[in-house]
Amino acid sequence: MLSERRLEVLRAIVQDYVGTEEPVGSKVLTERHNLKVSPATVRNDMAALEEEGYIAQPHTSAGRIPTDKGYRLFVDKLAGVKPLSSPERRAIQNFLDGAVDLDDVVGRTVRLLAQLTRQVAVVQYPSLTRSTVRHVELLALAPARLMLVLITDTGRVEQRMIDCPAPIGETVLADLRARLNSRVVGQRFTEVPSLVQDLPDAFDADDRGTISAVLATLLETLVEETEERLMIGGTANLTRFGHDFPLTIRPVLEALEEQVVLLKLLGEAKDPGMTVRIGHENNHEGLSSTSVVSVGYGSGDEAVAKLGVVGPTRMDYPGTMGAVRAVARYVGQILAES
Amino acid sequence: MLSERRLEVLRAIVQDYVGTEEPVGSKVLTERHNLKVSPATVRNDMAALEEEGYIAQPHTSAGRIPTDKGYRLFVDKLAGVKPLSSPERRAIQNFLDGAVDLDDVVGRTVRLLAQLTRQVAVVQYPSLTRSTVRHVELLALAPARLMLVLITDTGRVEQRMIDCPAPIGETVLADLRARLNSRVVGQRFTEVPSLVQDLPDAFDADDRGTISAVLATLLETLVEETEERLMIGGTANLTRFGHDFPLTIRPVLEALEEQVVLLKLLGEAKDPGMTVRIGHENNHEGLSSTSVVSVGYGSGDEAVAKLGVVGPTRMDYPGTMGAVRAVARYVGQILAES
DNA sequence: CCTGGCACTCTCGGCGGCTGAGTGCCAGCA
DNA sequence: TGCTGGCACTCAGCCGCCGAGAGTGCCAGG
Repeated sequence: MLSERRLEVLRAIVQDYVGTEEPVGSKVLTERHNLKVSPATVRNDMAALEEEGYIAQPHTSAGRIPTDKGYRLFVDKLAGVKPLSSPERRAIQNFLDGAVDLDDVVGRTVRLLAQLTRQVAVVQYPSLTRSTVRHVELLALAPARLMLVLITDTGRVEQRMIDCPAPIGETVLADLRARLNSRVVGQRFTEVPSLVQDLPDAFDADDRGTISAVLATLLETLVEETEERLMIGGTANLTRFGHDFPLTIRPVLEALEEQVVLLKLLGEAKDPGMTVRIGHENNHEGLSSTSVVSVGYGSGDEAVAKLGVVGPTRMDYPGTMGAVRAVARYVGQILAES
Repeated sequence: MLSERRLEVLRAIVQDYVGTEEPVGSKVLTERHNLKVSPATVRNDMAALEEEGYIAQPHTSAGRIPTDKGYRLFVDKLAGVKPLSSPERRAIQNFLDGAVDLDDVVGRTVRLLAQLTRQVAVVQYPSLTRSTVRHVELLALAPARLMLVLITDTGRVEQRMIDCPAPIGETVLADLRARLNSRVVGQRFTEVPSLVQDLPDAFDADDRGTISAVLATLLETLVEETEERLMIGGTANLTRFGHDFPLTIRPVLEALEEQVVLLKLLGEAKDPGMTVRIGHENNHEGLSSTSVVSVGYGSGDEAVAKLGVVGPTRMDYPGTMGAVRAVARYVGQILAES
């Protein structure tokens, strides 16, 4: 177990390094953080911290920088979540108000988060998995061609073309539309399959092929489109990443373009509250020098999706966590209102 | 007017520089491009080209690199469009087939283009301005709450909530839906306002408030959502940009995040065919060291949107132009089919 | 257990010299 | 008139060297 003072030294190192981006030595440490002990003492503590793997030296004659493990300890034990200032809060609200549709909400959120944290922002679209059906619409575009429109309670709209095996009459279509809606509206996606299973039975044999096609498309949409989408912004902030550029930034940009990677990343953060994954904890080559701060957000009590920030492991954790949490709350409110 | 050989020298310089990324001198030029003259002669030609502003030297004792003006001449007079190989064509087709909806088409196109050109790809969503209405749907979500769904012939779907001043009956709604569709389906967006203007007159005074609200929302959607959206991909390719990193890449990333800038860029390319804007021709600070190759694409004979590539001025123009053109064609086909 | 002192290490920046690529110019030749 | 070979010149990049400074580890003393 580390003594109180050693933890204090670690905190000082993290804070200093995050601020200056330079390895921090024992002397400046005592000066800048008015520790009540001498540099020599701090050196001993640093040696101990290095022994335990919390900090490391880039070269023999340089100061120390925190390791992933050091940041971990810092985040878990030493750092709080820094609340935003009230001007910042107002700015958030102003910025998010006035969004016209879901795309707009997500778009604004991404820009906002990127600007607040000066890092890369990632916002997942509200997930369909936990959503309920608000409405299903069937439109006849041609005698044997339908369009299925699915509207969710989160305001998302999905549409699909359906080529029918046989033409379908207007009245039959109206009937189908009515029956379909009476069964699935307000239901969760996961419930839908069992609810519509026996629908074809109520129709003439002639139309059953078409009905089945419609149902198949509906179910497919529910399943397929449950695969999440997300929006990314603030990649220009990567340029403030560090010194040895191409090597640092490249894999990160590549990872960011692989939505699968990001979704996995967000998905793995099981904690519905805030999750911080530091460096190698991301289990991804390209993201081994980045940290991801993410949190669930939702319109009600339940989280429907995640949002977060990707930045260098050397980031201002308290500030970033504060911004992420605040934005998630406001977005939740906006979604609840609409 | 430049002599034939001098143009040939310029072409050789451009090709070499694009390949090697290094200033090219007279000696290697004669060797690699088996010009039938001596280095000394080439030196004279180079001096002339520099005099005219087509090439420049980074330092006194270095080779020459093309200027924006040099690239311009190269693109206009010296370079053709390099057609893709047939494996590449097949790859395009395979990659684009199987897209399920518009988002998917655009997403695949962006990835494809980025991969093909190894540069940043930009794809504009099919514009609504030239589109026609395929269907308008009105859904009663609550007694005094409607959802308007607009479906375009390009497969795009827009939805809007409408809060009604007064509840509206089911039959009135059906009537409105029918009248609305009979008037606007198949019409261009620009025609719609005049076509629906007198619609409220056909209804009871009680319902006119609601009807007006619906129409207002419809027109608003047509206008507002005419503002274009676009998708970007392949930003990781920026890391192969050049040497002096942060300064080069940063403004480009920033410009790419400003959709307004990009839309303006694509919009300014009036030529429905291929447009190449080189360096400062972009009239944008951050993009002064990039070139933009763009082309319109569309489902029929008419271009409904643009797509293109953003890369360093030092890019393989013939190859890039070939890829951009080919992708645009295939996307057009895909859109026409759906 | 803390502290001051001391010797040691290693990075970084500046300086000088060398090398090589590339140039411009000139005189000669077709 | 236009091409060519020759030649002197320039300058960026590289290497090696050195000194300064920052930071460390260790030790002996309070």
